[in-house]
Amino acid sequence: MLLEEVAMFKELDPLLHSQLRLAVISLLASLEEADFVYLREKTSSTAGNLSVQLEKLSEAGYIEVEKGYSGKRPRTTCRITETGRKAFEDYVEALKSYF
Amino acid sequence: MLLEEVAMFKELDPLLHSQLRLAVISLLASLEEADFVYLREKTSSTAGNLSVQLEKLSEAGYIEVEKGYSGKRPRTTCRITETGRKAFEDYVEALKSYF
DNA sequence: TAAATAAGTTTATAATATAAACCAAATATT
DNA sequence: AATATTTGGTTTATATTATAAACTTATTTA
Repeated sequence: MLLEEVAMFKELDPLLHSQLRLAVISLLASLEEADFVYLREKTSSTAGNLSVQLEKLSEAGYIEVEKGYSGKRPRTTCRITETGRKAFEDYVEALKSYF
Repeated sequence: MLLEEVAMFKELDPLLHSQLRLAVISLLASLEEADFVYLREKTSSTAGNLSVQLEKLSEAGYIEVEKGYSGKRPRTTCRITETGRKAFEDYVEALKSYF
């Protein structure tokens, strides 16, 4: 029984290996809560793109999305979950194997 | 004339924001020279995928690819260019804006 | 009341990543 | 010697992604 070589580079979670999703998670990791408009502004993304990516993060259980109102206007609020936080930490750790 | 807000997150060079291409550049950044088979093994990639990604890095001028022989067998040798090294450094720097 | 704005969602498209299939030459097997 | 296998790749096909354009619905503003 030989020693298998340990993989040199760690897998990069494809859900986080996306510029916009990574930016979103990065923001939520330090803010704990942010709404759609704030995220759109800080990430300089289009609403369409952001909407799609939030949906993916939400499906993966990395964030929670709450659709409510601020006065009469719709307001979508996002929070990172523990799963999401862990995934973010793992992603950062995995990246280190590339440097 | 107002102060424009500085973009919070830096752009991630799409050429390097790819697991396999990043692994290749990472290897070449520290090795200065590596052949196809070595890269395939260290990155645990398929030959087809590697071939495509080497071609992209080469087209971008990030690496130089030399096709020769080792005895009678084909041997493809790769080296990082200064452009490639700079791009890698910039990529790492840009990533920091996400952490 | 019409036009513009806000806050998103849905849909279309182009680019990507990836593996499967293929190829030519060298080596090993019978 | 003929055939099969391995080596070192390339080309092609496919499924997934990332992204913006187009659309929707409600709310202000003129």
